[in-house]
Amino acid sequence: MSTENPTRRLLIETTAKLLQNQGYNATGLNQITQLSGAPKGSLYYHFPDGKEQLACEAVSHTKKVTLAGLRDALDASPDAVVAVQGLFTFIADNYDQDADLGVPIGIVAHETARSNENIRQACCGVYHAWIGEFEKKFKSCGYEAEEAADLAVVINGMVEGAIIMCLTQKSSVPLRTTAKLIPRLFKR
Amino acid sequence: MSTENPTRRLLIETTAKLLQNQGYNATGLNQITQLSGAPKGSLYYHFPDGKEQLACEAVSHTKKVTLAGLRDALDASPDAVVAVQGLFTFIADNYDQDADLGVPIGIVAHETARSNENIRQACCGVYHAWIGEFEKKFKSCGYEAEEAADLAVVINGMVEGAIIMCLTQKSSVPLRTTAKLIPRLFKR
DNA sequence: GTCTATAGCGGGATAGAC
DNA sequence: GTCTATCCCGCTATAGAC
Repeated sequence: MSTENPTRRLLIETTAKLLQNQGYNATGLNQITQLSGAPKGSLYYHFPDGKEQLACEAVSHTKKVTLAGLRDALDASPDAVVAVQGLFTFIADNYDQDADLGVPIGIVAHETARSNENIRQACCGVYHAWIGEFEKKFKSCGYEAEEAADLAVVINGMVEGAIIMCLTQKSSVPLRTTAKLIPRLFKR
Repeated sequence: MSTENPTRRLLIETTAKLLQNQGYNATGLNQITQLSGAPKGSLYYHFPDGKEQLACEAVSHTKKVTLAGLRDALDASPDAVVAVQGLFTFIADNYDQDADLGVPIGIVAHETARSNENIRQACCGVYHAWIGEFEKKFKSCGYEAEEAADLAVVINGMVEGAIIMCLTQKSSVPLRTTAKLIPRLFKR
């Protein structure tokens, strides 16, 4: 559990990065071992269920990392609108700095939603956590429970939707346009 | 061009369906010929550049089909808010009727944005067309040019974002929640 | 226009030595 | 824990008959 074997950890982190950039189907076990520099023979020792298990743990790892980042972004302002706008511009700035930066789980979620139940559930857990984080923030800003929950789902979708447009158009503009209209959603 | 060879057309339509359900990497040429029932030897005759060309034409085909559907949905009401809400519930109802219904291009767009320039451009054309359709509608409803353009991008993202959450959660709720909050975006 | 056969490669996974 | 060798499969693409 928390006793982390370094090789095991390395494999998970490398897989997480590859999944974010290429998705599940395009990522091979050979590529993972080569890029990681991990002992090639150790993969099936650490992950007896092979690629699927590795992917599930990589998605869970991504969840941990991104959740911390999301929390920080939302804590940056006491105002919900400002905080959410800050998140969008943060992602947009990251994209402009390095267009090859990974999309946390969008590709994998899309690919596996219908074809791999275990990975689907792992991705579902990530969205659940993100949405929960938004919801908590909005409640703490004084929004009613139901409204906070609805806003959380919609905002999370706007992030994912803006990102897929940015990738396809090779531009951070959709993220910035979305940020611009965010205040409207919060008007009562 | 418009002289449509039936075999060629069959291959494109079958590929379009498979790309919508499985994405690019998970779809094999064997699967396409088998499912289509098309003459197996004819694939490289009609598509000398192979899988990539076939995928590009399939995405373009999907663009034509979906654009007509989007136009109909938006024409269903003279009010922009009602029309957009109707679109979301239309997609949600479709999902509830047949959860295996394809996502027009989300999976392919995600997969290929960074790895295949030709397919990326084809997907880009689809988003461009959809956004243009939204924009036209909003302008005709009296919104200023810039506002209509911004709304169009954001709404398009909300569709894509809601869909990926629905797939991952196996539920049409995110689409319906998004529909519920749509009126807020259009308040001035 | 369509068919069959096959080349050539890379994938995931397993066995067994060390 | 790690390594190597290997199996088997499916993939894209091509060649050449019909």
